[in-house]
Amino acid sequence: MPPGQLTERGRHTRDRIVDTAAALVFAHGAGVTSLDEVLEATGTSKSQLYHYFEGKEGLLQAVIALQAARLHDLHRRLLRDVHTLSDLRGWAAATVAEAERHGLGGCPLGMLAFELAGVSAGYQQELERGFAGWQDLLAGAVARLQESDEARADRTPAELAAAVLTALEGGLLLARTRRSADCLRLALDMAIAHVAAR
Amino acid sequence: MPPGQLTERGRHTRDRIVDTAAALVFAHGAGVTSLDEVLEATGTSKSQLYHYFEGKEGLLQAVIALQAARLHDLHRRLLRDVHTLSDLRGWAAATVAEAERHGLGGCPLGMLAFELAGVSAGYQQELERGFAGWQDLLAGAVARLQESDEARADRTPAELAAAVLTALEGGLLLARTRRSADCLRLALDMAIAHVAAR
DNA sequence: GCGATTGTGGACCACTGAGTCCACTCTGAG
DNA sequence: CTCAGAGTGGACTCAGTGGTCCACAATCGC
Repeated sequence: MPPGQLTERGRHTRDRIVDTAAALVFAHGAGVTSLDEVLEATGTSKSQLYHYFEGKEGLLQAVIALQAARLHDLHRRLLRDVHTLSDLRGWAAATVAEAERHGLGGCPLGMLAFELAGVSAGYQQELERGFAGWQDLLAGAVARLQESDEARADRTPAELAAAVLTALEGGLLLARTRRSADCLRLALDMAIAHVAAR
Repeated sequence: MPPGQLTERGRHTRDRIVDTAAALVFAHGAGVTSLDEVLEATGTSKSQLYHYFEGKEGLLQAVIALQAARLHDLHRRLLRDVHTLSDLRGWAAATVAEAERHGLGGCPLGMLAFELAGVSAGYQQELERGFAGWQDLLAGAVARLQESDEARADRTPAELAAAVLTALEGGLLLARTRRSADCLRLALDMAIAHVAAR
């Protein structure tokens, strides 16, 4: 089932299924997205889905992994050159812009977490990994800020990164509910001020 | 359908249904909680459910309203006597304790928001009202802190309250995913420091 | 007491859900 | 060319879904 011994063609089909499933789940939620919907949207059949995944749970795990990987890639790129507080503000602005580009639909990983964390151990593990990887990226940037004395030194990078992550997730939730990015901006401003050296 | 022209008995039954539905939805999610589950758990029948609510959507709206009301009552009580930053820290500790008491299951309103915001206008409206009421309570406390110069004055109470709310929601999400209240504590510490006068 | 209203039980329906199964096609290594 | 295995199509099962309906029980105002 893992995409190891798959043909080029097979991998392509598998990717298409996960990709479409991710979009549908993001739009409507994991619980109410049916396999039939995914199949219709991809133009594939049941047998293919069960060929590549272990049922709906397997597919949703793959969706979690995909969204986590996407966020990881995006923020690795956005955070790579963050060395100053001003850079960090740039990251925040880019993050807000990204959220707006997605119609303030919320955090793809956060939504899955709210819905699937605690449902099964497999989900839990995949979600934890996703958030941990994201937090590590943030912690890396914070550590660089600490080196140049732009970030406070009385907290570990991990702690500061966790605080930023919570602000981001909460901001995205409120932004989604209110259909306004203001909350998100407020939250990120708070987080950055919290990271800054006093 | 609204609980106006209901008998004592009828109101009791209606309350029991909403109450149980809220618990099930909190535990498993709104999408995957079936009406039959609710009926079995309450020992009622289909006709009763459709007598008191307009289908599943009506029931879920009532669930949102109930959870919002509960949070409102709880935090009205917790915030009533908050006049100093130290009081606010007490509120934060009580909030963390409450989350732990509920097994770090996340925010009852936040989960509903992640799952239902954007699904229908009815949900959206009910959720917005819920968060707005909650934020107002926080804003009230912040305003009192501002009067005694314990909170910064360069932000409106509403803005500061929104920031606290995002930290709380984000913290609860991460706490649920990681099954640890540490993130929540970090987030609330950040939020309170953000509110504090410098 | 009595009749209208409210509350209740549960059978029933059409439909959709996840998951199974088998026959078929494609493809690539030998 | 061939044939094993990967990839595909789609019919099928059957448990559950939201929702409808109607007969019956409890209750309240008069």
